[in-house]
Amino acid sequence: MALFISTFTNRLDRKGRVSVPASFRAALGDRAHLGVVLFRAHRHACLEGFEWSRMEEIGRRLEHFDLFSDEQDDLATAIFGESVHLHFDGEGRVMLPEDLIEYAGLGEQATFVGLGRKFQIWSPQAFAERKKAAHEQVRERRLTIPAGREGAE
Amino acid sequence: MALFISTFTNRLDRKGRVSVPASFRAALGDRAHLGVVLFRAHRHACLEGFEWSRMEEIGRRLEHFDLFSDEQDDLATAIFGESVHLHFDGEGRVMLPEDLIEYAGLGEQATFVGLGRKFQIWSPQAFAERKKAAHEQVRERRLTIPAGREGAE
DNA sequence: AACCAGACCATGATATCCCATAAATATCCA
DNA sequence: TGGATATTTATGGGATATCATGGTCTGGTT
Repeated sequence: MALFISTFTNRLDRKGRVSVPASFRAALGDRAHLGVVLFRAHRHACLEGFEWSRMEEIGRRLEHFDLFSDEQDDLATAIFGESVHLHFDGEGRVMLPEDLIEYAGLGEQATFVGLGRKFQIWSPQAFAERKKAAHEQVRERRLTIPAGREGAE
Repeated sequence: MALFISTFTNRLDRKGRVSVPASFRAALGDRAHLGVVLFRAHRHACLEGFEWSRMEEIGRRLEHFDLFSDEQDDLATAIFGESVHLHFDGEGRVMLPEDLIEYAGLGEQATFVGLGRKFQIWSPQAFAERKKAAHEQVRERRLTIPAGREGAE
């Protein structure tokens, strides 16, 4: 299973290129040549990315909404309509489209945050805030990892 | 199941490398090549770690949340975003990232404490304190280990 | 010509590999 | 039993590969 973990902040050069962390590329394994998919996160000013093959699964999950429902339409439009498929150059970089750079408010740097099966791209400052907020949520709402059958920990 | 027990203190060299106790590596068995996962402990100024396969398990459990749900996002940010995946070199060492060394206040030495399925890494001095406190808690509050539900696992 | 994306090459920093050593432990065998 | 020999561990250091980053060149489009 491809798991993106840790956070890395890399430089966004003036051509819009940024190195995807080597460990993220490694997580893709032999599917790295298929590239990744990026789109605007709905809830945050950041970008989200998946490995290409995960798009199919998203499609399947969307089926669980009523066909023609507003929700499905909205989500499909937001995800499929606005995603971009990016390939790595020889050095493991991708070129971020101008509008996505703007949406995430990226400047000279981009921080990649591994979230398991997906990852996010933030401006370092915005992510610092987000990190704090996430911790507070976890603490206040006492969020935990759902137990498996064997009652974890 | 990998069981980490006993405590060992090893040297942290100037490259940031430290030998993981041989018995810990042995506990990993044939999964040693997958490496371990480290992250900041929430409650103490130390690091915590477990074998890589537990991370995969967490990943699987997180899948049970709705995609793009706030809960999944918050948890993933707090857990995956802040962990690092470390591999052993030929001599059984790992390289601790600078920020983790700082968080745990490690100097020339690092003490590994086996806690069963997970282990911790402390500065020797900080652990001495912690040990005393833990003993007192156990004595004063007469803490015991709950009977297992058995069968599981 | 001006522009842009993509391929390619160059570089410094750093992580990783590989070998050497020393101490501790285990193993063997007379 | 004891004493010699091998293994395992922890540790250090130098060589090598990888990574992130910047730049250049080329071909296609406008």
